[in-house]
Formats: sequence, C-alpha cells, structure tokens
Amino acid sequence: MDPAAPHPTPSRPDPVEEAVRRIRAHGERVTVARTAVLRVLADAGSYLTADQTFVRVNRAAPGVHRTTIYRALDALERLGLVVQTRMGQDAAAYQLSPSLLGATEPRLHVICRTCGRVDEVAADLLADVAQRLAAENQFTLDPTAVALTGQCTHCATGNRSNSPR
Amino acid sequence: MDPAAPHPTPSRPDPVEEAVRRIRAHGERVTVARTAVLRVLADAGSYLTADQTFVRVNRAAPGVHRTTIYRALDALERLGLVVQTRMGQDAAAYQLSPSLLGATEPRLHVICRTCGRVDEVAADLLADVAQRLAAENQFTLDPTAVALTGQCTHCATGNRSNSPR
DNA sequence: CTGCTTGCAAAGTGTTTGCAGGCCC
DNA sequence: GGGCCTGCAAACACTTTGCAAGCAG
Repeated sequence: MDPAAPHPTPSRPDPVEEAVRRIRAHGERVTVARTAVLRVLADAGSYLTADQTFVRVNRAAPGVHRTTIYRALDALERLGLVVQTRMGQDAAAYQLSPSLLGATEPRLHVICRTCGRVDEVAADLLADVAQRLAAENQFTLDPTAVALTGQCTHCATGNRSNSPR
Repeated sequence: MDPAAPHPTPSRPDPVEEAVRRIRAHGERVTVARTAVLRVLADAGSYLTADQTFVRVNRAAPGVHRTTIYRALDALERLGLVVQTRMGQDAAAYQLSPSLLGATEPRLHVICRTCGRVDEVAADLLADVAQRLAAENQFTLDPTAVALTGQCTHCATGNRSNSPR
C-alpha cells in the first residue's frame, strides 16, 4: 500500500512513459487518446481487442471515438510500441511491445479451437523454429504475431459439454 | 499426358472421391456444391479463400451462391475434410485436409507482414513445438491452422519499395 | 417423402476512409 | 500557426442468419 512503490521493479519506470518518449523520438505526437491506449494496454494482463481497448479507454478518457482507437493502435504498432496478434477468427488482439516491458521474449499464447480458451506458454517455444526459418527460408519470424491454434486436453478428450466458443 | 495415369501415385485414387465417401459415411449429403468445392480445393496448388473458391466453383457449376460456399466449407471442415487457416488480417483460407492427400504432414506457410507474400516451408517445422506443447501444456497443436507471420529478407532489409500489401 | 441443403436478401461484425475541425509541438 | 490527430458518418470486406423452395437419400 506504499504509494511511492506501486511496482515491485522500481528500476523499470513506467512502460507508458518510455513509450511516450519513443513517440516523441519518432517525431509523432503524444495525445490523450494514444496515452490512454498505452495505459490501458500496460494495465491489462494479456491481449486486448480493439473494442476492449475502446471500452477501457473511455472509462478513463470519455469521448474517445472507436475509430481513434483503431488509428492509435495502428500508429503505435507502426512505431513498434504495440504488437498485433490474430487469434482464431476473432478480432485482432493487441499487447504492449515486449521491448517496453523489459522482456526479451514476447508473451506467447495458445488458443483452443473448441472452447476458445487462451493459455500462456513458454516464451522460448518458437526459438528453434525462428532459427530454422532464418536459416532455411531467409524469413524473420515474428513470434508475437503468431497465434498457435489447437485443442486443450479438456476439449481433445471428446468433452463436448464445453461452450463451443 | 497419359490419361490413365494423371497422378504419379496411382495407389491413391482421387481425394474428391475419398471425401465423398467420407461425407456419406458421416450420413451427410453429397451435393453439387460440396463436390465442386472439393474439386476446386483439390486442384488448387495452395490455400484458397472463400471468395476464390466461390469464383472457381462458379466456373464449373454456375449458379452456386456465395453463401453456399461458406456453408459447404463449414460443413466440410466439421467433417474433417477441409482445414481452415487464418493468415494475417485477411480472409480465412482453406485447403483440403492432409488426410485426403495421403500426406502425413500438412502444408505449412509463412506470410510476410510487409509485402504479404506467402511461402511454403518445411512441413515438419513445428513437430518439436507440437511435442513440447503436448508435454508441457497438455495442448494438441493444430499445425495446419497456424499462420507464421514475420518478414521476408527482402522486406526485412529495409526495402520499402514493396507494395505494402 | 422427409428434412438436409440451397438461393436469396438482409443483417452483423470488425475495420477503414473522407472530410472538417481541433490540438500538439 | 502548420499540420498531425481526432470525431463523425459512411463505406467496406468478410461472414452469418432467416426463410421458403429444392433436391438427396
């Protein structure tokens, strides 16, 4: 409850501050909408869709238009501050870039095709794959943008009682 | 050009015939639309979107409605005869199930985030990943449904002259 | 004949665009 | 103050749904 130490890692300031710095460094503008989007993504534990971001941003900064969320997310992605991932058929999902979080590895998730559940998995899972792609196909894999689809044990064992989505 | 040997592997007849057999085995109906969809997918070298399938089906069987393509693809996917993959932001892409082609491994592709190009890669690329997911996360990976995103050398080397999509 | 499939039209969802006004730098 | 960002409305692409008619089994 110490207001002076909101985070366990004081050495890493605030990802939002760092992001703002980088926006300026790129010569782009820091606006209420963009800052709010960054804050919301920073506070979110995992992926957020554009719509979820819209809802949360409007709690803190009412009046921000849905279109602006899309444009802000797009701009932040171009600046490398936000990463977009596609999971299944659904809306695109966004998270802060690992570089802002001090993480060397991005968060990696698997999604169950049947029940739609999302689980986090070992971040280095695709390390070998990335190396092989670089060597054999001259292709630089973006592990964050990869959505691994399949089935969780619960659904794979023929459990049909799950909500199909 | 020998009409009696259209395929180098005569032991495997026609994926469409096999698919039709399985449709019947599941107690579902074999229709012109479904057969045409299967034929088109069988003849296609790689992924087809629903719309591409629609266009090609209508060349062979004019009058088939776009909605029917969606419903046919959905039905065939439920029967395990067709696999759907999402690539980037674009429309869903479909291919015949590997089980129909006698292949043990599905086709695997990488897509360049910048220029949108799709390349086929080694089919066993994700074998280790699948094993790890099974062991560590009790998760059955569906390699066919995975779209690997990243950048091709051409775009990664700062080449900005590409059509951005 | 029974009811799964289809055609048609319309709605739905997620996302993008054009334009005028507003705010950041 | 110049021009990037935004709000608003409309368009957009892809996909789904309701209903009546049609065809497979």
